[in-house]
Amino acid sequence: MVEGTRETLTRDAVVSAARAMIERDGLDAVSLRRLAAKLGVTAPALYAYVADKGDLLRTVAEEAFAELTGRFQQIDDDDPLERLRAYSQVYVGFAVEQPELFRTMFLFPPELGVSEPTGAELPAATRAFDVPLQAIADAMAAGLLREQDPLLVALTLWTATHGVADVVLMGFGFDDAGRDELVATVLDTILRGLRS
Amino acid sequence: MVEGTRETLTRDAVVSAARAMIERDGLDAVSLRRLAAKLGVTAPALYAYVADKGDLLRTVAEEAFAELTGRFQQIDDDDPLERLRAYSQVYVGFAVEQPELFRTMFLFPPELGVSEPTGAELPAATRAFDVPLQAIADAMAAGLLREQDPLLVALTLWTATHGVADVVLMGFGFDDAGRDELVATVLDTILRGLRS
DNA sequence: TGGTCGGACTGTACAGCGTTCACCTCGAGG
DNA sequence: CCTCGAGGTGAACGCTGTACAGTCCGACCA
Repeated sequence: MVEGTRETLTRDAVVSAARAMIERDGLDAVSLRRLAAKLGVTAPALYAYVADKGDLLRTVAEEAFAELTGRFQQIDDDDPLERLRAYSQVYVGFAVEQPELFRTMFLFPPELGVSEPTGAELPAATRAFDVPLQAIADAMAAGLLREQDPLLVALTLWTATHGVADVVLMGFGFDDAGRDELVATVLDTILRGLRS
Repeated sequence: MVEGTRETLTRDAVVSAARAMIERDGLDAVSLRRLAAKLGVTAPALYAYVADKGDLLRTVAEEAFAELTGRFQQIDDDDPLERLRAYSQVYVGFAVEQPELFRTMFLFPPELGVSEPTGAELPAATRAFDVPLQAIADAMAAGLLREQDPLLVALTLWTATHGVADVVLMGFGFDDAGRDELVATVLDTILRGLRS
């Protein structure tokens, strides 16, 4: 069990090497051959740990969603509206910090089921989505937001925020200040529209 | 000059064959070999009309932007707010009708310069962006919208609408009614937030 | 009419891709 | 000691974008 110069290969090792390569060299630069080479192995060897390339990227995406959820959970402002604002800032910030990882997250449509508390394991994207949903419910309970279907409100906030992230990643002009201003404006506008 | 069974090849013919193939078979199914074959020619022949595949797809994207602009220009509601709403509906409608073409439009970041009326030819995406900008100026002049930097307002509306289109194309659930409801809610919310 | 020039196209090739499959090697268990 | 199986290899298939040399044909000119 003492490893030699090469670690014993595991699915986790493959996935995290893929993630590192995505972050460093970009999603388009990731090929199974290059990945295998970096792991000291040939490409077909990866198929012992991964069904195919899509499976690999999907797994990286799930990890990234989990990480995003983690960042969401660290936010604990008392004001639910400020919490919502923070979620969006974190979302766009994540996209800007890790653009290639962010692209990977939406390379395949993430599963986004309505999270009914069956005991079943929920997809990572759904769990990320649930966090703001709670803040929306809180805000409505506190009378801060107009009463509406919370799911629809969450979708509204998410689609708008996602659009900002997507557009910002398209990369024209936008320095940091311009980006922050855009995020702030979109959020202000929407929250203003949602307030009671 | 009498054509035989095969039309004389032109750049336009190549571009519109590419567009047709994108719409029919999806963006990922488009390869220069397949495209050439459909044109009765071999792949390297295309390089006489197109610098590379990126050039080809960019050209298709520009055409699509021009078409979107055309749809925008057909909208002539007197109420500038209703006009803004219609733009967003058209935008999302375009994405839903032609998902693969829509993907192509943003495959490479479209050039989006601030349109200063130099005599220079503006990129198609910029011209599409200019149409709603005018409606925003009109709405502000009419006192319907709070006074703000119109460019920032246009960006706000665009990013949000684009986000809806992007999310809708991810394809979970969303029947036509659900999609229309989401578009309407996002638009209502934002316009409510922008009103004076 | 004969000849030449040039544009359009072909065939071939290279490097790389995801993926499959037959084979081999090596360490562990009986 | 021998066998078995997991894990890895090498070669291969069919595809991709792209480069390059050669070829064919129609137009123009002497």
